[in-house]
Amino acid sequence: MSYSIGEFSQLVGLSADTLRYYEKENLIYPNRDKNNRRVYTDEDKSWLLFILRLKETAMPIKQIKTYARLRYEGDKTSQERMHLLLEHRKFMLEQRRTLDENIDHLNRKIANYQKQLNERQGIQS
Amino acid sequence: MSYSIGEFSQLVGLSADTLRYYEKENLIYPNRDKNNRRVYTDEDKSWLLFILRLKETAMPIKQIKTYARLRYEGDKTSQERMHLLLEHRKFMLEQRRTLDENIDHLNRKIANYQKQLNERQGIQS
DNA sequence: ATACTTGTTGGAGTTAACTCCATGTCAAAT
DNA sequence: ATTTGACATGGAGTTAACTCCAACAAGTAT
Repeated sequence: MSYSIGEFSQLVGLSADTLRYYEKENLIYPNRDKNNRRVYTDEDKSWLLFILRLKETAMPIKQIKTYARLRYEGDKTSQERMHLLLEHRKFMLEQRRTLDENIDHLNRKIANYQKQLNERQGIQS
Repeated sequence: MSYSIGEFSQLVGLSADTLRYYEKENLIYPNRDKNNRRVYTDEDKSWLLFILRLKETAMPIKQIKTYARLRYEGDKTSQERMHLLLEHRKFMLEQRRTLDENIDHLNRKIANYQKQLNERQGIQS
């Protein structure tokens, strides 16, 4: 399957402008037809979805760019890419640790609020 | 204990400019001394550390501002604040779900790379 | 043939969250 | 008495990640 920028935009949930922006930033460059229009493939799709995963875990575009460059350079860079992924996994695990800690803290904070509200309730009744 | 902006800056790991910026955004307003200089207290400290937790979990300053406003309005708003915290907990749990999913996906991706590299190794030897 | 739709580019504008800077004030050190 | 140092304010500048727009191109619908 192949998609125009409009279709692709729908498919992945990004605006056409954003797609063109990503292209300018060298994250993804689709082929063009005889009319110079962008033609996205299913491969572009899975690649973009991966990019979105990276974004979802707060990887800045600059860093994604590095990965993209390696990818477009082909097979010979797979070791490097793997290294990058391992690094990113570390980062994500760290992120999860922080998140868990914050959830914990929030839970305690909420429990406190609850206690206080109950006490006040007690006084009023 | 009370701190000048410089000391406080060290204490919480934000630049003085950032602290003044947060003040402009109404996240935190310390008292002033007779000389109009900011005087931060330990209460300001724990409040700011809480702000940083919220930031760490990607709460935008605008939303933190809402919470700050309620806080500075005093006890009568604690119900509202609690509601806000509950909402934020939902958001954080959602964040964790996404993160776990992405870690999973990344693990599979890494496993794939590993397999491919092994296969190539196999061919070469 | 003309209008409409969807695309193209280059470049300007926007928002969030800082960050930097010029100019000025005051207390402390020399 | 002057220099130094930390701080004050107002406002400009920066970076990331879009978002919008004007002007043009080409295929499609009426």
